[in-house]
Amino acid sequence: MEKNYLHADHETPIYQQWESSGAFQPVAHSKNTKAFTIIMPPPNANDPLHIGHAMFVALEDILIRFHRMLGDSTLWLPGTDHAGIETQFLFEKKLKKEDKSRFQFDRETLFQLIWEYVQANSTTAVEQLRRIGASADWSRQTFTLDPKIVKIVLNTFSELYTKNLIYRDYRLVNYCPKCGTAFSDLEVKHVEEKAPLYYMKYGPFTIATVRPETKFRDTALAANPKDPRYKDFISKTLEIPGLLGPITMTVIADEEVDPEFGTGIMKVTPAHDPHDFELGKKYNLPVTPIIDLQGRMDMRWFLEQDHLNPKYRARAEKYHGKKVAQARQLIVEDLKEDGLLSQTDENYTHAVGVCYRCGTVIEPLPLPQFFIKVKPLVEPVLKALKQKETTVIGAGHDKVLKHWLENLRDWNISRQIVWGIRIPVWYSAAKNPDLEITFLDTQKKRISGKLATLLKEYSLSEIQAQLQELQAPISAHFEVSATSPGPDYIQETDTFDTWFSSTQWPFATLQANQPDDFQKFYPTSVMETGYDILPFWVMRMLMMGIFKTGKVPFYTVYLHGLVRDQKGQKMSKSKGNVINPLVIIEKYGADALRLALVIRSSPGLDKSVGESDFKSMRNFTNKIWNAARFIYMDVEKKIDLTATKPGDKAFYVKLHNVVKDITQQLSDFRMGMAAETAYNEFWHWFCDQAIEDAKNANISQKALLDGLITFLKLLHPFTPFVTEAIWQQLQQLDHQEMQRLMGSKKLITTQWPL
RNA sequence: GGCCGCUUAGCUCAGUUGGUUAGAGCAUUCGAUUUACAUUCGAAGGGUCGGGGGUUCGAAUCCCUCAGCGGCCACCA
Repeated sequence: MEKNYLHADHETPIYQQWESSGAFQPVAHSKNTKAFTIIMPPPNANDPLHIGHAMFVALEDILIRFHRMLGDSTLWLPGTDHAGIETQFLFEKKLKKEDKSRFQFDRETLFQLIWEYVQANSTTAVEQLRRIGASADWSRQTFTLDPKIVKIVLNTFSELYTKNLIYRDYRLVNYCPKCGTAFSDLEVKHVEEKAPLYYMKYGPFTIATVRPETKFRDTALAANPKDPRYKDFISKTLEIPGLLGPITMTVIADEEVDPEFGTGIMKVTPAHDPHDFELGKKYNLPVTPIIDLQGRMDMRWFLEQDHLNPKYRARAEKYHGKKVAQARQLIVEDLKEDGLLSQTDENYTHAVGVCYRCGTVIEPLPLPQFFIKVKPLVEPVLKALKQKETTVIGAGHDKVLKHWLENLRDWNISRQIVWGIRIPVWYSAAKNPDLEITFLDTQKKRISGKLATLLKEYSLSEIQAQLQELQAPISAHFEVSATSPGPDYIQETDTFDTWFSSTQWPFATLQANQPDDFQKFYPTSVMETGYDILPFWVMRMLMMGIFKTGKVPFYTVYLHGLVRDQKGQKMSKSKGNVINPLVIIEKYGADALRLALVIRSSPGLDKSVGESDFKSMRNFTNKIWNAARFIYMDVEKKIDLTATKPGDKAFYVKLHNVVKDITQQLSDFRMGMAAETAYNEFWHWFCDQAIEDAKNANISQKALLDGLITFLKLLHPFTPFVTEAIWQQLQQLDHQEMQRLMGSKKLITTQWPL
């Protein structure tokens, strides 16, 4: 044995041995084996790994190796996610560098290009997981766009639809004009913003608003029925003068209007405000949008009027096509000019919704989209949690989950992107002449228009082949089907929210693999992931899992925290404090990386690590190596392993207690504690005391060897490489009694000490 | 505005049914060395466990309250 443990020499060959020996595959079930299953949270297929991935690998691999050694039929099923929006935008960035844009391709071609791009990068993530030491069953590796998975996902959609849990509705959705797609409520971040609150003269009233640009096509005014100031106006229809001429509106009375806010009377803009939209529904008001999907003013309704006053026309032309923020400035100036702005509260702060990924202000825009009715899916989850069919481990996040479930609103699953699973909805061309179509003609020119009009010039098959996107009116006739119902049909161009597929991951991966995997390994044992995706993923997996299988998808949820830097600060590229796990592996070894992340970590709480942590854990791996080396050199001398010494009895009692403690801690999912116990007991008891005692002949060499073998097993889940490397070094010694004590040729598949 | 969490040594953090002198890593100081390991060993200093109140024979741990920090949620125009 070398004097120091040189991780770089051992890690790759050891990993290859493990994998080629089939150690990562579950042993066959028998009467005495229990199943232990973890479905790996799938990293994005084309992304390189970051330190957070190392954290989940470390924690999950500890549990997997522990249970494998316990003799359970242990399956860790890995996979990757197509990560719809993230990937498509990364690809579009790449296109932009090549001076191209997605609008130059029909959707089929674009999808194919992204597919190839992901294929080219997809080995990176998986290779890196191997470097960290993930003992996952790669023979079962699954991708969210594998045909089998897609089939299952489409099937789920159709089942939800049949059971009346999916509906298509025209309503306000969270639309990001920059990303060009709608999002679910969860993807909208609310940030405090200071914005001027404008008090505008509005006929006999004054109203307060931060969004004067939406007022042109207001459909009503609303006041509280108890408000004496407006009592006499209730139900009256008035002509309100405005920047673009008078608007005729009725004053409605509604309890929800707060007399305390602003002036107590509000304008109702159903097309651009969620609250107003609901109010509009209640009072049957029309939805009259004035902002388009690019977040620009759309003044066509005014410009198309033949008798519009030239002053108003000039204004409408001025606003038309301007971004909302810019238009707002122009409008405020014009309000001042007309003497309609009575005052401005510059210190007003309110929460504004922004896109979680690009930070652009989210526009609530009316669009027909597919929604999942969540209530019927949520109730069984709440019940299961109450009955503790699933337990959530992680610093109060169980309460957060409950809060989410109780307040969840219907889930918009339509995304206006190409990279994803296309919604299996079909529109008959004959029945839907009003479909709005955008496609590329033979010259690759973008053509948009109503289907009926386009069909006068182009054939349906031409449109189908070169389709970019379509928008079906809410009244459109459609059929739900995994495959085309016939030549007359055009498929919806929206794709599913990526989470719609990843939410089905626990049962879908098992159903897509070996024929009896689902039956053997479902429900899975543990779902280990970061608390930051609790609502996006864990909550919805519970919902879909129970819906589809009637059982919870996992019994235990273990939530780890964020990895922070040495000072406890969040890692970010801009701060320059990002730790690349591969750099750490090269410098200190995978074992050091894993142990530094796990030791003394607590579920649900963030963990900070720095260079010194990796270094001291590397020192620990060297300590293991050298303790083994000391004993190795004794065994090499063909020592007698039958003699006993007076200190042996106490030694074995202590050793037994250490085994008991670590086993208990791992069984209780206290990996941070278990790692610390292993570290302290090995270094400060076994090395500092026991080995020294053995040097003084107080403890026998057999006891010491027994201790080493036991500790190699106990430490293996935490530091798999160095322990396996030592194990195999010992195996090479020609010593029968030692061979007998060790038993198995490979540590990874040896039996846990009990 | 609501909810969740955190506050323990200079720094980063452990400490699960309340029980002997409160722990680790790093940092600091002193010392050791023809040693399995200098990626080492021994020793030392350093904490009124955020403040206050309560329960208890006994509280870092349970309860109440206040404060600071962090996070999540929220359509009040």
